[in-house]
Amino acid sequence: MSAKRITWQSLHAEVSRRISDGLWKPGDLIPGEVDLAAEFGCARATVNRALRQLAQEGFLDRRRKAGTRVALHPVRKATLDISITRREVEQSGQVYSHKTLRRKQKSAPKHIQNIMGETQAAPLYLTTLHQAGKKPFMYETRWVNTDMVPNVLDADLTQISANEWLVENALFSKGEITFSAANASDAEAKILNVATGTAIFIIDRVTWNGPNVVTIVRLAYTPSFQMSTKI
Amino acid sequence: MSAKRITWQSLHAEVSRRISDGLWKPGDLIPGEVDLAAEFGCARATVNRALRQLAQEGFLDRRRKAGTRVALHPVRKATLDISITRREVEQSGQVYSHKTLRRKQKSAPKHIQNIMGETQAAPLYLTTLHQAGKKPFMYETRWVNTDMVPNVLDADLTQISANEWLVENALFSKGEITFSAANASDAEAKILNVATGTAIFIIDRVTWNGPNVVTIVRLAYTPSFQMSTKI
DNA sequence: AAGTGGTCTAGACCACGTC
DNA sequence: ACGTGGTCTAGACCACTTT
Repeated sequence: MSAKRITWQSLHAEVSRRISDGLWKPGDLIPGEVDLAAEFGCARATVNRALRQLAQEGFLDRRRKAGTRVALHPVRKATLDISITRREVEQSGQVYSHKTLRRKQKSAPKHIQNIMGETQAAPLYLTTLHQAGKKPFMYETRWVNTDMVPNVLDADLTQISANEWLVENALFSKGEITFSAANASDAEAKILNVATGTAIFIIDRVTWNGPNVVTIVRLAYTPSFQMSTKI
Repeated sequence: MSAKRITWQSLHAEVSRRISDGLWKPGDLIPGEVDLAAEFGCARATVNRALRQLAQEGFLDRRRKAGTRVALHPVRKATLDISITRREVEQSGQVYSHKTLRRKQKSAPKHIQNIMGETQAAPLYLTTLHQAGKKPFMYETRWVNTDMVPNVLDADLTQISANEWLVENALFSKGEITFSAANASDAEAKILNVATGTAIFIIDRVTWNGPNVVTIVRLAYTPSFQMSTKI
């Protein structure tokens, strides 16, 4: 007779069950790591691993000295996988293609300059239409800081999209993503082949390397687009 | 003379730096845990913790036997904090209030039934307007499975919103969130005090407990709303 | 002051997946 | 088959925060 070895996953599941069964209710203080380790007959590190995971998922609130409580307001953390557009399209079983509509080195408008700051060389302005099959899928408007990525000017962006090229060739350290909804402008509507004013899902992204902006991009998706995640 | 103790965070930062400095490029095989532990003079568990974190963030791909590589296509995982609406409003420095517009137990329309399945009792239909100050902030349309949460019928939802009540009183095990954009219908436009057709940010959420749907909710935000996250 | 979670160590065994 | 990451242990010390 040998007891099964406890894994942090099984502990995670058990604690999870106790919460969703209402055995431990929101706000309740649950036993400390040492106690749980004793109850389950495992090392404290294993308990820690399981509880840390649950806390990260928003089910528990943990504080030194105060102990671990079942989250009162489970701030649900939805994790979205932002993959490159080609993948996104191909995973839906369609053929991906893209075409560069504009590509020009020119001075940025004020609202872009405000974010990008002063640059030595003029930034590169790129607009790209991404297609699923023969239908428009997403319209991309991008500014690239050529100070940070000078060789983008020589890159062949017909085979590989700007996004993919930058991912593999530009260095970045952090980014910020914003999701919103907007009515399609005349220009966007025409490109995406929808009526002006159609509600469009927008993703804005700014990418930095250290203190410097690498690229600013706005993605406008076709109306059918939606972004899903499990929690 | 004593060297500073290595923490997993410092290791995380160092590996992160080597990637963003281009020392280790996308696709590169990086040293194994044992080697890194030797290089940094720490335990393998510490290296593991740092690399596991980086993998979870999408910067590394790890496979047994194959080793650890810098991610070729960094599937960036954006983590959104979905907090309850009251918090959201209050954190922007405004006064939160809500009012229930409709509250009725009735049979669900087909598209809701398709998700919720057959229920013994008729579900509860609730519509709520959430306000920031005196302005509309978000319009909520909700179906609650009364088989799963019978006492919701007796709950006083004037002081506390349905969302908050359910969070504290209903049990759930998993959920699915979908983000999209939609043009405001006449009804929605009127309630949110915008023009019909205005682009609206939509969050749809379905919550289960085990195999059963607990609640289905659709949140329609005012146009100025946007959702941000750092990566 | 004291209790709780946070982390590190050194060693061990295991599971998976590539070779 | 075997190398690599995945995980567990037992013990230790530390950091934070509340009492």
